[in-house]
This record gives sequence, C-alpha cells and structure tokens, in this order.
Amino acid sequence: MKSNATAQAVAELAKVSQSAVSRSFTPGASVSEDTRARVLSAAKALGYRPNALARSLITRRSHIIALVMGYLENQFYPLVIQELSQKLQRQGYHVLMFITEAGEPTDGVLAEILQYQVDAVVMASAMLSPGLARQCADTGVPVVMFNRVPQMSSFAGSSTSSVTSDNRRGGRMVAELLLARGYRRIAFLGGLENSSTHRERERGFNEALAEAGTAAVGRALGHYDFERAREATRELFSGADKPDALFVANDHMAIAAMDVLRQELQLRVPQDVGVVGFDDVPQAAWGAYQLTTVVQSVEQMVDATVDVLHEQMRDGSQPRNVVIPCRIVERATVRSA
Amino acid sequence: MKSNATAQAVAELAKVSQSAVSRSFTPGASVSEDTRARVLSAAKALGYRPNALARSLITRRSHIIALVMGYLENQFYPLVIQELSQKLQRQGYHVLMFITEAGEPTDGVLAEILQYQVDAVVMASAMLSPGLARQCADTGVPVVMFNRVPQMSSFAGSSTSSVTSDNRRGGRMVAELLLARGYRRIAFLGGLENSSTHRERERGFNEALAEAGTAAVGRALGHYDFERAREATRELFSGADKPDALFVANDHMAIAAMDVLRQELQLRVPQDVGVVGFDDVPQAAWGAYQLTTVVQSVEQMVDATVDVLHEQMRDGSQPRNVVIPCRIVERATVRSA
DNA sequence: CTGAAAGCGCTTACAG
DNA sequence: CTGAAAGCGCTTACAG
Repeated sequence: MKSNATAQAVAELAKVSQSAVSRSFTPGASVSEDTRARVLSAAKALGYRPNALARSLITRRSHIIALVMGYLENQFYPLVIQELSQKLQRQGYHVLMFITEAGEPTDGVLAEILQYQVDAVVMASAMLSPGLARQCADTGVPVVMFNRVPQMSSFAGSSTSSVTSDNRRGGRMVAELLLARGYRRIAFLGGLENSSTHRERERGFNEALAEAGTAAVGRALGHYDFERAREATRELFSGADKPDALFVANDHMAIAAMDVLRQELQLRVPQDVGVVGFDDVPQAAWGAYQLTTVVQSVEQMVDATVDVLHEQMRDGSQPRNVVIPCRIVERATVRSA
Repeated sequence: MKSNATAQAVAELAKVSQSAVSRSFTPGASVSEDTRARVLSAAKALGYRPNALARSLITRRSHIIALVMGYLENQFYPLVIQELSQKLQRQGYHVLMFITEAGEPTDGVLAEILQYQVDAVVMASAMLSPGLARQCADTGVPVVMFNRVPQMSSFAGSSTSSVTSDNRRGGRMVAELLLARGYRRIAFLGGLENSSTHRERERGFNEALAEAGTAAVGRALGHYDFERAREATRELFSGADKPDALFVANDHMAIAAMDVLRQELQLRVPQDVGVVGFDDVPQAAWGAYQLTTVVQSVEQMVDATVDVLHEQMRDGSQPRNVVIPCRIVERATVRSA
C-alpha cells in the first residue's frame, strides 16, 4: 500500500548510485545532465519524492517554522496565518501551528516545538515567558514576537526579536484626531494590562492628551474578548460624567463597544460618541460599523517578520526590533471636521 | 550555541546504553525504575529532548497532520484551525498548515505535503482534484475532506473520507422557515457552482420550495467573497420583481448582502426582506446583524474529523462520510410568526 | 562527474 | 531488564 519509493529504489532503476539520486534532487550539486535525466525519469516512474524528515536530520534544517497563537477570534490573526504561511511556502518553508490553551505557552508545548527541530518560532497573540525565551536561545532557535514586544530587562541575552507597528505613535494620532474633532471627554477601553500593544497604545494616547492639557475621563479593560469588551463599555458609561468618545485598543473590541453603545445605550455614533479602534481588520469596513481606526498592515508586518526570520536563521545575528509606521483610516465613527 | 544534546550524550552521563535512554522516553518500554530515573535526571541536566524527526524516520509516523486551506476570510475556517489544532495537540499530533493560492492545491504543494511524511491530510476550504486524491491514496496517506465532499465517481478507490453537516437538510429548513413566515419571493445567493456545500444547500432549498408548489425567484453567485456577494445582491434586486427574502449560502456573504440591502437599497430587514445565512460564525450574532442562520457546529465537526482521522490512520479502513445534523438559530433577520 | 562509506539521531528486534 | 547492532532515508566529505 504505502508505495513510498526510496532513493535506493530509484538508484537501482536508473542504474546509478544512491548518491547520484540524492544529487539530482539537490540544487547546485554536481551531476551530469545525462544522469540527472535518467534519475528524474526513474523517480517519476516510481513516484519518488525525497523524504524531508531524513533530509532534515542530516542538514539540520527542517524548514519548519513554529507559529504560536493564543486565540483566533480577532480576525487580525487569521490574516497573519494566511500571509505568513503563503509567504513562507513560496520560499520552501512551512508553518507548524501551535495553539496555546491559556494564552501563554507552557513548557510542554515549547518542548514539543523544539522536538520537531523547527528552524525558528514566531509568537503571535501569545506571550513567551522569559524562561521559555531563554530555553529557545539556549537551543539556538531564533524567536520573533509578532505584534508584541518582550519585557525588555528579563530578555537580555536572549535572541528574541520583534515586529510591531508604531503603537505609541498610533495612540497619539487617535488622541489628536479626537481632540481636533471636538471630543472632550475621552475614555480608553484597553485590552490586557500586561500586553505590550495595550501599554504602548495607551501611553501614546495619554501623552497626547496630556500635551493638550487634558486627560482620559475613563478607563476599562476588555481583555481582548468580545463579551468582556461589552461589559467594559457598560462600565465606562455607568457613571455620571459619561465619555463622549472611546479609544478602543483593537477593532475586535471596538465593534463590541459599538453594539452596546447603539443598542443598549441608544447612543448615536459619531454624534453622541466617537469611536476609534486599532488594526483595521476587514470587519471594521463592514457597512454596519464603518469604524475609523488605526491601520496595521498585516502584509508589511509579515514581510518584516520573514526578513528578520531569514536574517536570524542565517547568521544568528543580533535580535532586531522592527517598528512599522501606522496611519489612521477615517470612516464614519468620528464626526468630521 | 545549538546545545542539542543527543541520546548518546545522555547515555554517557547516565552511564547506560543509548538504547536505555531511548526506552526511558518510550511509554511502555521495558526499563527498570532505577535506570529510567538516572536517565531522566541526566536528560534534564543536559536539556535533552528526543529528536522527533529521527524518531519519525524509524517509526514511520510523523504525528504531523497537514491542514490545507484556501482562504481564511470566512471566520468559520479560523475556528476550525483553532479547534482542530488544539484537539490534535492534546493527543500528541501537530498541524502543518498549507494555504493554497488559487483555492486548489497544485501538484507542487501536494508533493511538499507528502515529502514531510504527514500521517494524514485534512482539506478544508480547498478542493482536492481526483488526481491528487489518487496520489494520496497511492502513498497510503488518508485524506479527510472537511465541510466538503469529493465528487463521488472520480474518487472511487481512493481513501478520501469526509465530514460535513447535513447541508441538504439545512437548505430545506431554510425554505420551510421562510415560507412559514410568509415570504413568497425567495431568492438564492450561492457560493461557487462546483462547491459541494453550495450544491447541497441549494438542492435542499429548492426541493422544499418545489414541495410547497413554488420556486426560487432569483439566483446569483457570490463566490464566497465579500465584495462579489455585494454585487450579487445588487444583481438580485435589479429586476422588476424583487425578492422579499434571501437564502445566502454562508454567513460571510449574508452579511455582505445585508450591508447592500440596508445601505444601498434602503430596505429594512426583516420587514422588507428576510435574510438567512449558513454557518453561524461569531459575527452572525453581532448586534448590527443578528443574523438568523443555520448552525454548523465546528466542535462537532472537528470531533468527527479527529475520529475519522484516527480510524483511518490506525487501520486504513474504508473511507467514511460523516454527516452532522444542523439546526436553525433564529435571530432578527426573519420576521416572527 | 561519480560511487563507496560514514553518519544524522533515533527505535527495535535479538541475545543474554 | 539490558546492551550491541542493524537500519530508517537521506547528505556529504572523500577519493578517484
């Protein structure tokens, strides 16, 4: 049944050595046109394809990249899977998916990742503890954080790179836009306290507010979860001095917030309250939401990630932290000038 | 740098043979408690983990499952990735992602899949041509189609299983619901002509309509694409005799249709036109859409897939075609009784 | 350009 | 229970 032809079988049929078969499938190896042709035709006859596992054992490169993710509800991440796998595939690499259960990979999944001899790991929508990062570094497998940044101090000496957009700048831009459009009681609906995107976005936002001589009138956490973002919105609007605008740390939660605003609180967007998100997922453009948001280009971020990956895999050079510029796309959730 | 300890190194440290090391990491192998303990502690000291690639070479089981997908825009598929990887991980298997560029895997990607010696392949949101299916069968790797069914005739003799919901029954239920609620000019907004979900859903829908002595008043194709679904909606409403209800082949397109209905055509849902989708993706429940739809349980489908996978990997038994029941969840896009 | 040989890191009969 | 040995399917010096 399993008709897995081996290089040996091909060699016999083609009447050459097994080494010749191997060379015929190795780009740049020295084989004459003639033998390569004979080998290739024998291989085709037998349905032979080199065993990638055996090859990896020798070459010490599996051409497998581990992609670790915590949750895919936020459409941003599926897009990352798609872009990253496609780009990597075109270059002969493949993605081994790891979905963490609790948001943070355990020693267990890390061990498995390492057992599969992956050439590198990219962490997206999941955090790597300093201990695990160290373990990767010790094994020599480069890790790049996608859309998050390691806690600096504890990662000294590890080979953890990162690719993020300019979250701080994005946060600033949101505050400036909202202020310019006359909103005065602006609240922040964040994600998770220990998330670097959350922190940087809030920081830039608060800085710009402070420079304008004001401050946020409210703050609540949605934990990057749809339902909890709804609750956070109710919380923000439960007091006496209600916000007239919301900066939400990502689109996924911004949409949840809009649902509550319009349907439970009977508030009009953008007249009664302005809303700005972050990411620009496809849903942000849907007719019923038309969310004004900060654009993070998945494509640019993935391109940068792949560059860093190659660089790190090639020469294990110093870790890099790439920051991609972002911009606001105005749709219909902030009133016009 | 790469401190990849080998079994040999552990053996030396623990003063046992390399076989003993191997046995200590093989569940059920015969090793005394004493040597196993010595091995484990030596392994820990060296940071040793068995090389999964080398193991696979011998055991002929990689514990890798290939997951082939065409596009992830429709949120249904990310959920499948998540459920499937998690479930498989818990059982010691891992998912190697393959994203096809054109919707159909080429010989190229199939060859790569096979080179990695995957234990099985699941095809979701991508079709396998009969030729490729045959190739998998020849190699003895089981394939299961997820949410789609192979074209019967040409797959005779191949080991292609499938897991789908009862799409035909789902289509019937939609027609019956719409009719019961007084809609009389019902149109169908389909996906792709050669997609089995599209065909079965339309078939059940048409059958129920026919039994009620009526027929669809319109039909257009959205190609499972958001923008093209918008166009299809415009097309459906461009004639004189406009539909008063739409059965859309999936939620992703149903949402696109609702945007056009409400914002371009100024039609009210469900008063002027009823809308029913299929899948019950999370977005269907969003406040702005509240789509009445047919529920496909990702969890049940994934459970069934994993069962079939194990069955096929174990004894290469006859291919199976599992059909999961579905049901309608009523929200706000069909008027009430 | 070519083949024989060593070896990648393991598992698994085979004897003891 | 244990070790020596063969072997999984390849790549890659090494000679020729």
